[in-house]
Amino acid sequence: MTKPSPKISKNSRERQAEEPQVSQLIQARVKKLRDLAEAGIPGFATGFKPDVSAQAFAQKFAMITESDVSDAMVRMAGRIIALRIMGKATFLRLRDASGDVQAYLARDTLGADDYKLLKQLDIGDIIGLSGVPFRTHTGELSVNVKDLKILTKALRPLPEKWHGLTDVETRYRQRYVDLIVNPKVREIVRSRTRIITEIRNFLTDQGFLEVETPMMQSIPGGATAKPFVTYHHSLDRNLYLRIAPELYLKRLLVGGFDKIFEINRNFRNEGISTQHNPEFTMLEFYQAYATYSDLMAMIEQMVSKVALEVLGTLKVTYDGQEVNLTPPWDRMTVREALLRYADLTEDEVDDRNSLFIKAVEMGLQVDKDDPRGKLWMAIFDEVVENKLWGPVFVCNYPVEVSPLARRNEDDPTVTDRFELYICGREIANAFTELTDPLDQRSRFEEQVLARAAGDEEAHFLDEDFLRALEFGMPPAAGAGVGIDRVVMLLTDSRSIREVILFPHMRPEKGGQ
RNA sequence: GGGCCGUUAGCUCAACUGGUAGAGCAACUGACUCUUAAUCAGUAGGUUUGGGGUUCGAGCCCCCGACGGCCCA
Repeated sequence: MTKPSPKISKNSRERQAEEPQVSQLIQARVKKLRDLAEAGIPGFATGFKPDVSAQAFAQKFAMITESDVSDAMVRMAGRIIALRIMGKATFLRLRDASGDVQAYLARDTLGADDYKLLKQLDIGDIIGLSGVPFRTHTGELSVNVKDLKILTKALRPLPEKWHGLTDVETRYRQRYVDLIVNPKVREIVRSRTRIITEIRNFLTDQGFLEVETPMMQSIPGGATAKPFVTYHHSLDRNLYLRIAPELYLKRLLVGGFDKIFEINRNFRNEGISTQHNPEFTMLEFYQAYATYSDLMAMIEQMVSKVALEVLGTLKVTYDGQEVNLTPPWDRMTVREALLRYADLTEDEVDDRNSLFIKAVEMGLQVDKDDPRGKLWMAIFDEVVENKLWGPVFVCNYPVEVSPLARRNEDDPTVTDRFELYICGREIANAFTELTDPLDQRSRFEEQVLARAAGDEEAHFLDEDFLRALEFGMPPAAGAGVGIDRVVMLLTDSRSIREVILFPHMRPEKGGQ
């Protein structure tokens, strides 16, 4: 590959000229790189194999005392995050993927030549070292370094050691720096992965098969949302990034799979906020011969099990308030929730005109032709949602806002659908699936009318999906669980951007 | 989409009523063989987010834009 040349290319020199303040700090490090090269030492090495992590080192040698002289050689590698040079002795703090370790370098142990190398070291460099464990006078387990190798010279300085990097904009834009200096961020990443792994295990253990369905779709469906449009050149047609996998997963039910799930990204062309990223991760699972009641029990089990596995407790603190995830969770209908939280009487909640007047009084954007179900949900979103702190399944959503859900057998104006709310946020959405292709067609047609009337979020009519239903889909229930929301809940994160490694940002100035 | 707030050295922050832009850390030079925000002495580092305006004079006041945060829809 490229030889370890200390020379900066013309381009980088020009670029640095545009950033004079950076260049001064960078150039000091480039000079060290050049000095190293002149001494025959590459600034970007390869081939060093550590044999113990910082965490394993701490466990393995926990019993070492100050008077012990160990001859157990260890090889460790990591990034220098603190450097204290005191003449002929030096302490540095090394950070690897597992944690931190302190290293001690004495001229007499390391040799005068190697000790001189220290002059060329900076905070941020990645080094490899070999040495023996010992305990310092102040009691800290450390490595007494016998041999030192620079693995990667860092050309940019890390943020200040005391306050670190706190500017949220820089943290998200330069997540790599955030990850280096803010251990909490790494923890959230690990928690996220564990949560997803636990969910996957839970479903797999119950006989669910993980599948992948198209993320680029000709007809976006399965949710009420505005899609992103992209373009396929050789097909000369628009494609949409999926807003949900639902219609494809149901095709698989038609095809004969009876327990399936998918964990993957959905894309919705909506505003960006602390609660919304344009791409977000969703679990959807479908089970034949199940009803939405079965899924309530299942989600209750799944989320509480994941919380227990990842946090070790079912009492979660979110935003300073406790929420207890111990099953069983509350269940109430949308109508009951409105009566309880929205200051409506029984007569008002059942009367479209009263609801409309209420909604207008609240300053909600409602249309005078909106059906009762739409008004219900407008009021629900406004005043009920954020009051639902404890885990609660809100059931029986109006048919007008549930074009893919099966009608309730006792009350055909609502569907066998629920949403799960925890800490005032929607976590999951599930329903007994509509299997009747004729009913499904008429629901789609209503959506097409809404779209023609200007509703950009209304569903498209998917003729192939209807054809699939006409072949017969087994009775089934399906659920969508917002993975980012679950991770936020279990990591006490108030912004979705904290749980997404690279959240969407507008281009920074001077960016492409 | 609307309102409010913010953007000053690589990082974290100061700068009174409009009057020469500062500090700590990081960097550089030197001292120092058990430090842990190491210490001590010295040096250097700025298009104050961009553009325009008012003014003898603008980091500060006014206008427009960029990006971010919070709240609202």
